[in-house]
Formats: sequence, structure tokens, C-alpha cells
Amino acid sequence: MESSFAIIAEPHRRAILSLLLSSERSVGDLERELRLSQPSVSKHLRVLRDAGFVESRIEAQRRLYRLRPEPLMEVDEWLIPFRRFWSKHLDALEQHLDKMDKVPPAKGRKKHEQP
Amino acid sequence: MESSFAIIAEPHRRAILSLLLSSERSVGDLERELRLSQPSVSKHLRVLRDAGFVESRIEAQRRLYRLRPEPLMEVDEWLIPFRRFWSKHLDALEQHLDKMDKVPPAKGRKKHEQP
DNA sequence: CGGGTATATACCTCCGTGAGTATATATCCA
DNA sequence: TGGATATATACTCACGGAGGTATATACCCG
Repeated sequence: MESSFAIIAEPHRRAILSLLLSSERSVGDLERELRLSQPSVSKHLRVLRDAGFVESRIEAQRRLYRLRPEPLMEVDEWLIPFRRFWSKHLDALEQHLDKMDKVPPAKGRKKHEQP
Repeated sequence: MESSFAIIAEPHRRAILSLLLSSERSVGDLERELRLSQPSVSKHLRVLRDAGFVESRIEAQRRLYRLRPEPLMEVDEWLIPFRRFWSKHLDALEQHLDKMDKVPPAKGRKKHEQP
């Protein structure tokens, strides 16, 4: 019951997902491409599969893993209000930076601003 | 130098970011809203600030924290190729959006708001 | 100045997790 | 059938991170 966010916090798992973007791969493929031990790859794939990020099909002794969209879509949806936020504020930010660029810091003296 | 993904893997930190969407808040505000000890809140804010997710301004003895857009934009960018991927799987997309839809299905196709 | 408030830091503990080695399971082929 | 290949699981270890308590720091106001 880990959140999708926790799942993709792991760099190797993000790498796996990115690799699977182009085509499905076997555990051995990923092992070589990630330069990680086979059990580690298998365990990451287990986590990803339990969370619905990937699914596998069997071909002979191999298991071919491929992407599934749903969990990352949840992450994408969590970002929606933040996208609204930064599209609202980016203009103001640019204006602000622009002003800082032209006007030297003339305001009241700056004290310790290191919280 | 933790990745933005690791930062937002922590549920309390995501909660902080969501709260800051509506308005800036002091540590005490967040402490009450999260029901977390003050030092824990401060530590999460420290992590968020070091990673650029928030910034603070001083008002009397309080520190008011507000959102900064950049780090979440990086996350958003990482998702771009995956969005392309799942837009190829329109069936699953429709299913998912239908499930998310609060309004009972109107006749025929529905339209979903999208930024 | 001194007491009250607000926040940050130090220190400790506990738990989860990622990595590795060794082993089990499964499938193919000669 | 037996050996080779491919993947999964069991077990262990070490490290980091999140939480709490206690304390330091900073600012306000009477």
C-alpha cells in the first residue's frame, strides 16, 4: 500500500520505467542496462508490479515487462493544482526578478535572513 | 541533494505543499493542521526549502512559508514522455477518467476539462 | 530587563528499504 | 533425463530518514 510517489522515489525504478517507455524488456535486459544484480532488478519489478506500474507476460523462461499507465496518471493528477499555481505566478515571478535586476537593494537593511 | 521525487515521497511534505497552495502559512499553522510536532514540521520545511519547494519570509517571530514552482515543474517534465505513452492507450485513459468523473455519464461522449 | 511566543537545531531511537549472496523454481534443449 | 538459462524468493546487513524530547535561538512587548 505504498503510494505511487514512494514507488518512483527510487532512482532505479524510475530508470526502469523510462526504459520500458521504448519497449518491453526482460529482467536480464534491465539487469544489463541498469548494471544491477538480477535479484535487485526482480525486486524492483515486484514493487512496480504490485503497484500497477508494470505488467509482465511470459515468453519461454523469460518474463517480459511493459508499462501500465494508471499509477503515473495519479501522480499527474496530483500535480494539476500546482500547475495552475505556477502558471498563475510565473508572470509575477518574472516581473519580480526583472525588478530585482534593475533596482539595487535599497529597501530597509537586511538582517540575518537565514532561518 | 535529494531528488525532487524523494522529497515528495513523504506524505506530510505533500500535505504541506497542498496546504501552501491556498495561502502561505507559519510553522504553527502547519503544526496544527498536520497534527505533527513542531520540530517535525520544521524539519520537513527545512528539507522542502533546501530543495527549493518553498521559501520563507519573516514576520515578527513567525516565519511564513510559501510555494515555489520550480521543483515540481521538474517532476512535471519527467512525466512528459509518459503522457505521450498513455495517450496511445486511449481506452485505458477513458476508463480512468470515467472512473474519476463525479458527474454521471451524459449521453454519448463526455468532455473532460484539461489545462 | 524579563517573560512569553515562535521557530530551529541536537540528539536519540526505531523501522523500512535497498543491496548483495545463496538458493529455489521454472522452462528450454540436446 | 540432465544441464543450461532465466527469474523469483529467503536471508542478512547497513544506512538513512522520520519521529519525538529537550534545548538553543530569535523576536516581541510590558
